[in-house]
Amino acid sequence: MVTPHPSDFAERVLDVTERIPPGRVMSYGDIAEYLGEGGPRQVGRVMALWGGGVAWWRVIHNDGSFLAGHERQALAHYRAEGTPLRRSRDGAASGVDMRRARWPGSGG
DNA sequence: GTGCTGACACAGG
DNA sequence: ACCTGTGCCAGCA
Repeated sequence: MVTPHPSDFAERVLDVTERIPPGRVMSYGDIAEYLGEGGPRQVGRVMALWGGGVAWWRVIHNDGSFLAGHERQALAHYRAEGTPLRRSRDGAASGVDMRRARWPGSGG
């Protein structure tokens, strides 16, 4: 257990992260905006602390780039969930296709 | 209260 | 596509 106990804000962030359906993703800023509290940095902080207990790969940069240091793991999940990826000319996955993979949050 | 840091976002080169 | 500078909010010493 790396966690004493998540704050209320942290619980909301983790809750939203768990609600993101497979094949979809949300950016840090999106989650903050969706919750209407904190900011991308705060969401990032929560993920850094307790993201290990949720689908952390579904939370990425607004640009769609992977989480540094976990590109390989994230990629494995994306391919398993069928997340729309955007590839470079080399054929290597450079990130997620935010245009199709972004999850508006149950409705949008 | 002040200063530094961080799983970010945006604009410019 | 990559690096730099600035803005933002919260946590810690």
